[in-house]
Amino acid sequence: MKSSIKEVAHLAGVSVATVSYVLNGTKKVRPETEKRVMDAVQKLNYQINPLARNFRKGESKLIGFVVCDLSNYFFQDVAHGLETQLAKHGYRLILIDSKEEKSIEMENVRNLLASSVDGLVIAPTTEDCSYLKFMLANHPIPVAFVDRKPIGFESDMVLSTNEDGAYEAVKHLIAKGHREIAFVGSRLDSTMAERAEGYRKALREAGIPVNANYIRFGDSLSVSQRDHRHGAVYKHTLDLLTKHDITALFSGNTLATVGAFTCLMELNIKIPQDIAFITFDDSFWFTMTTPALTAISQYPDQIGDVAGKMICERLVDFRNGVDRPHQLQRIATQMIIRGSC
Amino acid sequence: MKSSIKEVAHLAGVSVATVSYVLNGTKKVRPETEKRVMDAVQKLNYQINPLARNFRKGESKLIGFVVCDLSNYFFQDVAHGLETQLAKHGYRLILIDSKEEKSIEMENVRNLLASSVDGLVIAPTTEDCSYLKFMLANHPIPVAFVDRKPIGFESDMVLSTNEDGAYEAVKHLIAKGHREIAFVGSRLDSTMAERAEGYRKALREAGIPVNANYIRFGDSLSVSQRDHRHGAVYKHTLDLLTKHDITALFSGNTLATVGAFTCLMELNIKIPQDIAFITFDDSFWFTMTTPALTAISQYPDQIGDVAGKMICERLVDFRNGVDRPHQLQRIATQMIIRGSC
DNA sequence: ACGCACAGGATAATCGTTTAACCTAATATA
DNA sequence: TATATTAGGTTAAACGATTATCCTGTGCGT
Repeated sequence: MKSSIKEVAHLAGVSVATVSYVLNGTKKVRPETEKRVMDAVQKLNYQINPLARNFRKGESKLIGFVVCDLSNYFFQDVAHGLETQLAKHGYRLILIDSKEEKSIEMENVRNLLASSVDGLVIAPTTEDCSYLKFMLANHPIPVAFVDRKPIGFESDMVLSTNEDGAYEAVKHLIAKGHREIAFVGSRLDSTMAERAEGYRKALREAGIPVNANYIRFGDSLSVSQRDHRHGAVYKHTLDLLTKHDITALFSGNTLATVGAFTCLMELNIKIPQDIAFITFDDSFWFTMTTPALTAISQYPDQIGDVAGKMICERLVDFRNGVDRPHQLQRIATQMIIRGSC
Repeated sequence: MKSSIKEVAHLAGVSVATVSYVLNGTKKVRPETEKRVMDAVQKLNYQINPLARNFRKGESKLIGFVVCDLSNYFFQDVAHGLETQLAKHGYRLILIDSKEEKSIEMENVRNLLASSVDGLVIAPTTEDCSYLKFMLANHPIPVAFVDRKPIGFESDMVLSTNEDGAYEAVKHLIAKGHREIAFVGSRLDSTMAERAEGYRKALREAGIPVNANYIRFGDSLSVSQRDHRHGAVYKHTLDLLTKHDITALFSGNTLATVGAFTCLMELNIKIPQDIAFITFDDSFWFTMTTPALTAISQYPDQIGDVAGKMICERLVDFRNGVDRPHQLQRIATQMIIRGSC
């Protein structure tokens, strides 16, 4: 049924080495011999045993993607872009969900290493990634981080232009005449800090004083979008709307938008008449709300794509023994103006 | 650095076989010997080489998931459920996107087989899956289909209760007094046919004549949700709304809902006052539209979960040489009543 | 005629595990 | 006491490819 290289060699009347050379094009072979080999391959319907080859070559052609929260569509799109890019280089993707738990993330990395993946892409649950130093100590492989900047482990990274994107959003609000602009984010991490910085920068440039009370973050509980409707951001939004005189609201990510928008709907507040609204991170569904939401669109597909490229480049560098400094790539965001401001 | 079983054996003063037996618990070993081995493992920080093991055992512990359209959140959720289930059994998931192209799907399966996956889960682009007969001929592995029923290849399947769900939806509309109910679906395949049948059954039971002109399907072009806003379903909806006296609209899936809802919004039609609306397949974002959409919720996570279980069960059956008949499992849908009807 | 280079191919070691088969001493069975 | 069984190991043959090394014959230059 499943034939080995030996049988091909026998049928072709050559040695297994020759068959291997023909199949891999790794040594010169007389055309006639090559034909005999290929005919034998045809006749036996032979296909190489990748298990054996991987074993021999010490590689698996597998890249692991450890996702902090796979139920978040953002990361599903990153995975999509990553998969596409890796496929071009003959690698395949293994997806694992960390469910926003550091312990699961560590377990996932451990498991992936135990499956001898050739590389790792990580969307970390929290910033502290020092554990990787130990895990990768005796078997270093390329690692790329996406979306969140790690601490305690040097590596390649792919992030959105968080500060610039937020800056653009707030500048847009200011241009529309708003001065009382609040910022809500789901959790204060490096990414959200960058976006908050963009928010502040825009205000400063416009000569508007930064009101610390207008900057709110939710808790760092592990929660899915579904649970977020009446979470911490909802309460912050409620407070901002009822106890402060804000005229515009900038939401730091989709999670926060879920809470904030739910609050706006429940209070029956008119957007953009009563409150202007803009959100960081886009979703297809933002076109289906009333009004459609203006958003700073990220390009998760592209983030995955670039991360894949980085890994593949590192892989060839590893093979050639060269060592480049780590790099950080930013993927540009884009403001999509819709009805909400 | 990376030590092999041989060095462990040497350090422990036993044979490699003994080390293997200890590590796998596959033969009785004196406690004292076991301790010596485990100590050596500790000291050398030994970890088994999975490439070698897989090669030797002829398995990869990998399951491939070939997804007709990975940009569709439904399948991303299926993948999520699948990954979780497989992890419990020590298997890992390889995800590949077919981008709704049969040729890519076939290429994907071929690639996956070339990576020697131990099993396959397929969400087929089209119903004809006879190609699998040939591809799996000389190396049969378990296969499970999700969401769509294949033709030309017998295997396990996991589907939603399409007919029952649609029946429940339409019955609900009828109970609200509607009689002029239209049905739009994105494409006529086995799944959509089942939903249409549920629609007809509900009408028949209520003694309402089935108007063939009220049943519409879009084209079978490969399109993403994003492109669907002004596609065939949009046009059908426009036609139904402007040239017919329907009072309720039942959408067969999310793709159709995108087109139908876009049309309703653009015509500024009030839901549910002017038109009652209900959709098959739920999305978190349906809570964020105005009004929130009543939906027949599917449980993609659970579909993935069950598919994973099926594959794992088949896998042990394969090992034991037993052959069970193929089975079809239905995952119950649930009606979530919101504001749209 | 002699030596050399090289093309084209064969031989065999190797990767790290698993596991069937075999061995030995001790214990149980009759 | 003789024999069977068992516990606890060891040995060595696989698994299927890759690849360094070696071998042989041919063509070429001088």
